[in-house]
Amino acid sequence: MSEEKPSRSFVSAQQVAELAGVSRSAVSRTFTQGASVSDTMRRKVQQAAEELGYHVNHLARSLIQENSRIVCVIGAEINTPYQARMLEALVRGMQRIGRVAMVINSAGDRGSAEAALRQTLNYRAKATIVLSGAPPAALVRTCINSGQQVILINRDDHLDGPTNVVVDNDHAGREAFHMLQRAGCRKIAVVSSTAGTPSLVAREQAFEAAAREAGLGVRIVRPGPTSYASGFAAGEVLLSGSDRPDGAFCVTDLLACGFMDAARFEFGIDIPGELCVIGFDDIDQASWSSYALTTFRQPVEDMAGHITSLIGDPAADSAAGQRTCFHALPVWRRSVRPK
Amino acid sequence: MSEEKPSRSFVSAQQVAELAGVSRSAVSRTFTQGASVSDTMRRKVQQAAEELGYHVNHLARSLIQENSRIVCVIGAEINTPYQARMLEALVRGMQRIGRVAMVINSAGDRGSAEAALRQTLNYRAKATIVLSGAPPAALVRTCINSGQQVILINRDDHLDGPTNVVVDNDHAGREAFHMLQRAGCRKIAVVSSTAGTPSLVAREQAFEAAAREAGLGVRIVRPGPTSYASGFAAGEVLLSGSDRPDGAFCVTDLLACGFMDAARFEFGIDIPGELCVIGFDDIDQASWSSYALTTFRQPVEDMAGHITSLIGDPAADSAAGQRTCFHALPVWRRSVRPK
DNA sequence: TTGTATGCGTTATCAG
DNA sequence: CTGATAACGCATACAA
Repeated sequence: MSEEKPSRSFVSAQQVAELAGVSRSAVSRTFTQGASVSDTMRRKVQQAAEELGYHVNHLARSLIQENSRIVCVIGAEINTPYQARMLEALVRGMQRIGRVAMVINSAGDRGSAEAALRQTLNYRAKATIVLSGAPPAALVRTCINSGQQVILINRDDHLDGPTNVVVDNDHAGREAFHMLQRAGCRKIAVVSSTAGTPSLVAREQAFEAAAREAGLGVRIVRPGPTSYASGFAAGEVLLSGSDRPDGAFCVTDLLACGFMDAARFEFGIDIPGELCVIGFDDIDQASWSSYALTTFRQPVEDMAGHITSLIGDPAADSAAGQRTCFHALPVWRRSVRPK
Repeated sequence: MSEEKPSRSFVSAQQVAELAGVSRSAVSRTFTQGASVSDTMRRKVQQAAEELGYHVNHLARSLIQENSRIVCVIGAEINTPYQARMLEALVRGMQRIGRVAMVINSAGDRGSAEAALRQTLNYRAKATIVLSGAPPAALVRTCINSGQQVILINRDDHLDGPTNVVVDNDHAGREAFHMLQRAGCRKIAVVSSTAGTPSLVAREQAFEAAAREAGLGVRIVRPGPTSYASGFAAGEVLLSGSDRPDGAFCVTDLLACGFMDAARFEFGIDIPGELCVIGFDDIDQASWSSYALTTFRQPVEDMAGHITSLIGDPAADSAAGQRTCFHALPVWRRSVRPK
């Protein structure tokens, strides 16, 4: 163990150079990818650096290189199972390509998303990934004009400029209806939320359209935000009357879990005997035995991987404004009667 | 909407100054807290800045101010309910005091935690919060010597130097035993994991000690990492024999959920009729009706708030090496028979 | 291969 | 209150 002097401050390349008895540039070159230094020089520098506890200042480095290797991830409710999983995958991906993720919460008010986007500019982020929230179009444009790559996940507002990564909500929504129909459900409900997120709305509407085409009406409830509690509340509303639905599409697994619990524990309803339930996302809890929820899997790893390669690839400017759609595959479990 | 020229690069204070017809310093002062500028000047500058889409470069600012307003949060398995909740609370807290959180994954191997800590130094982070993982003591010291504030959550390895924020695992572990004992359980098991995290071990040992004092033996299983699947596996191991336990303490709610599901769906065991279960953390799922898990609540908001104030307070140097212990209160639900 | 000099975008200091 | 100038820590073009 080398004895580090408790300088109570960060060590600079200058100090390393002095200790090693070389020039500042030599130190710089030692830590710069692809610079030419002799082995003896490198060893001397590295030893001095180790001794002082020197670490390259990425902030100063970014100042020169104009792109900061920082990637901002903007999201509300990071603690939600789906978002947490996506965030985790993104953080890992960024790290894999030598970038680092800066997480910004945009929860709540409208101004919050704006402030988040400003932070992204303040830190000269190389890219901004929007997990949720509604960023003002004008500010998104500023980000792009500043040379940033802006990537929107499941926020298909049809803004041009940012790159969009979405899931095929339309297809899945329609498929969900047919799955319930084939299971013999006749009185069908949709459990949604007041969030009004584009992808949630798309699922709702696709499901409803398919039902209409089949000559069936659909009852839609939106008791609150996208949460377990809202799903539970939806169950209390939908299942208390005499004219109960026998099939439900919940636009999110979280809603589905709440809905199922209300059905079982408030009304003693058997799933899937008396009621079939379909969710969306395939969060961890969907596979837990208590739920065994039939749902649609968002290929989170694939999506994060795609985004990572988009950011890692230097020639990815061609992807600007591009839209990539991933397929959400149905995962059959036990909350829907077998056909 | 002002027409921004698509410069494809970030705007500098210099450009704003030229457009506004003032000096660079004037621009700087306009955006610096507590600098004195005339109203007319400020207005002129702000208008020019708006027009060009200027945003202060925090990287350059940090260069001169020596503390970067960046706080690194290091953790493995951010997508886990407990960690996700803590992360979310921390991110919100940092934002509240004008800091920004940089998330670094330290999953897996030993070198990973080291690399994470290096990142923290590279970005001249003002503070580092370790959510999980075992950072090498030498590197922690380098961080502290560099003027960083290092905060460890629930990693009570008794390292001196870093600030520790922990939960009273000993007390809770003992309490858990007495709760099971009072519920009339005689054959008691502990479900733990192979993670070997100090806080998990502390819970185990405290529980076991209390049992020993009461003259009872305890069966401990550690089927794998701290996850739902491990809890499920623990259930399969413990409940298959003829000599089943009638009470179990799971050192984590995630383990408890898996354990309960195995008990109910693999063996048809009634909880709490035939088997009482206690968890730890009070994650969201613990309150879901399917589980209604009696557990110990980690005061996540309070802990995050404490950490936030520690980082926000400029005179918090006195807290270096300090240890703050939070109390984990029991939350009674329905997985344990009422006394 | 090595050292010297310059500039990146800010803020702080000092004159005016 | 305002403008000029010197840092901050680093990478690089250029000269040796």
